[in-house]
Amino acid sequence: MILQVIIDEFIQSAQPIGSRAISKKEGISYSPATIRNEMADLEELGYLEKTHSSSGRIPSEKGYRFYVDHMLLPFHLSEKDQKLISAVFDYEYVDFEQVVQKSVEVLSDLTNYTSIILGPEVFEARLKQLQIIQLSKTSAVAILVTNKGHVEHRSFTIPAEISGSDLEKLVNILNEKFYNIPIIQLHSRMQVEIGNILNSYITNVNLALKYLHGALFSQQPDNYYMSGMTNMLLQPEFNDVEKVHSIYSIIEKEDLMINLLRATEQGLKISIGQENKIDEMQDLSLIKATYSLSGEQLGTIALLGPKRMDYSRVVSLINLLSNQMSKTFTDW
Amino acid sequence: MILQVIIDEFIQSAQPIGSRAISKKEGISYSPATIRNEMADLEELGYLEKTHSSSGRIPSEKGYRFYVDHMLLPFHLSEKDQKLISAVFDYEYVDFEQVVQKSVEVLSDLTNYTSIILGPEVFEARLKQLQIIQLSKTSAVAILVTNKGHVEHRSFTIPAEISGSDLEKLVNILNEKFYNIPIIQLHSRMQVEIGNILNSYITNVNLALKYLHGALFSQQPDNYYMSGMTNMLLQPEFNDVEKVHSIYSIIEKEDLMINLLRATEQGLKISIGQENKIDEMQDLSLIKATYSLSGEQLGTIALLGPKRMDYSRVVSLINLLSNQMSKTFTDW
DNA sequence: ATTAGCACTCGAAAGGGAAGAGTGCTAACA
DNA sequence: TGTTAGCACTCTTCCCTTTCGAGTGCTAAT
Repeated sequence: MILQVIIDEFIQSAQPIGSRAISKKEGISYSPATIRNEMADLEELGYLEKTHSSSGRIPSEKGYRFYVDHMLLPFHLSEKDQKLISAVFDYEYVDFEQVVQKSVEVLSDLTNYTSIILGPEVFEARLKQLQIIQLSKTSAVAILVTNKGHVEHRSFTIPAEISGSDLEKLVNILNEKFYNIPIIQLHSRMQVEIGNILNSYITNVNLALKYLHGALFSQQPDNYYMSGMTNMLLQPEFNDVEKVHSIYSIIEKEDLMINLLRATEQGLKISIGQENKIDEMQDLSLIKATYSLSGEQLGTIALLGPKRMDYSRVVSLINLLSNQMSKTFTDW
Repeated sequence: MILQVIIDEFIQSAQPIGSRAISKKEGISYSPATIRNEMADLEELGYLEKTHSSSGRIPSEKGYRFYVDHMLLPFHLSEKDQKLISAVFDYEYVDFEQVVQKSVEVLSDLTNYTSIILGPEVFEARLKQLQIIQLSKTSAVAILVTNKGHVEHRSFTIPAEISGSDLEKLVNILNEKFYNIPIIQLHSRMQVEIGNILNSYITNVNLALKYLHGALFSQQPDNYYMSGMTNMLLQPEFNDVEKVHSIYSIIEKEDLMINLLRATEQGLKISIGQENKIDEMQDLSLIKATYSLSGEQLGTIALLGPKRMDYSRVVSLINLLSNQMSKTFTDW
């Protein structure tokens, strides 16, 4: 009970909590002295910490861990919160990316933390159509459309050795052969399966394939969105520019963040402070939840904030949001 | 001479400059007392300021203005800087967006300021091809390709009243009629010119047009890139979280920034502090330069930093970069 | 098991020099 | 008339001390 009060209070105030304050809390009918004894025990067990020898207590990481594992009460979201979330899905057009972007924005707005989302993994989608549109004698744009409506595109120069009509033929054959195969297999199968077939139609097959491949796959697909980075500045624990800088330098490393979010089993996961394994994230908590299409995992939505997060509210929000995303995508 | 020394020194150190320090400078052969007299005059004329009654001097905005207007020496860029810039254009593929993105990154890396770029204005480009690819009975993706290789795409739901074949017909007619017209005219001409023609082919013309239009134009084209926001944190003038927050809240307002950059005549423009008209930018300077294709203005590249910017180096960098961009685009 | 009482600790805030960088002004000098 | 030495004065920064109060741990009593 005391641990719960301390964590709840600390989440609100960001200040160490003293025995007297706890004894005044509703539902607590012990004197400060009793509470001090219990607090000393909780500290010995590792659930609490002091900022200095005569300060009140703050939760340790172990304390937070216990809190999120055993003391998380279901939080009743306000009407307003619920409305703002459902507004995300109130859309005229079927557009995955739009929903993904709106989701990440609403999550950071509602929590005042930084929110990150990993969009549908393009390579898991299947090939719907491949196209090359020639812009001039030497340049063209390649467009790849997946069955999930994702579009990747890329301009490139046409090398002199390859004629426009050859590229066109190549594209036609690829479309015919590879319709509906997973994009992720496109690369390897392009090389193995159709090299021979093409030889008869096209001069310089390998070069053409190489170019097409470069045009289609050389770029990171942009399915990574972030929102509310500046929200961090409002948190009292980051009132020091040094800290802000070290945190921002981590958040800006897109690859690192993608890895952090990608490696996730289905469901919701909370990582507190050092559990994140990254030095610069020692003072941060990361909450991530997956969303899916017909049960098949599509991506991850995550929230990054101080360890002193409003866990129960945040968990409710992120759960509602990820469920709604899954539902909407599946409906579509 | 004294004004120049003060500004040069202040750009380096961010500290008020005293008379003694100036007298020790090479090329100055006057005693501190003489320099104090001159500094008092410069202050009366409005070119210098004091932070408190017995402090050294710092440049005023009028001082900076005079400096950039009359005292900017051509800066010799280091080999390394030049190499890093030319590396941006050393590309296998013709890809405007790629170059634009690389440019904004290199500029913020080289300067440690925040860099923003406005990509080619999509609406000024011409229609190359319009396409609708149906994903399922009720959803499709519309793709618009311009003569400059820009691709806009958007998923949408097909309303029950419109058949897939009608949409296809519509697209065919649009492609035929409007090939090579400026995108910016597409909207109005779609309504006016072909409503009648289509009536005979398609039921429900207006609804179909409305949907197509929504699919193509409802989204802001993303030709806005920013890089190096966190660089601001390294500047000593922003060691206060309050300031950082107010500045970030401005930079994050994309529309506002686009407006700031869009309204630019050809060439390079420097706006110092209050000249920016925006409260939150009082302590910032904005340097913007246009780049073009065959003399036709394409976009703007800009740099945002403290008023105490290394103007001569930065101006050289941004000039070199924007010229290279223009040259590369024109070559392509 | 709980509590009152009390000595003790520590941080935050306020106050007070001392040091030092810099100024403006005056008077002297070339 | 332009330049400079000298000097009193101003203001910031740094450091030390004091005071205040919130909070603790421990002991003894209930």
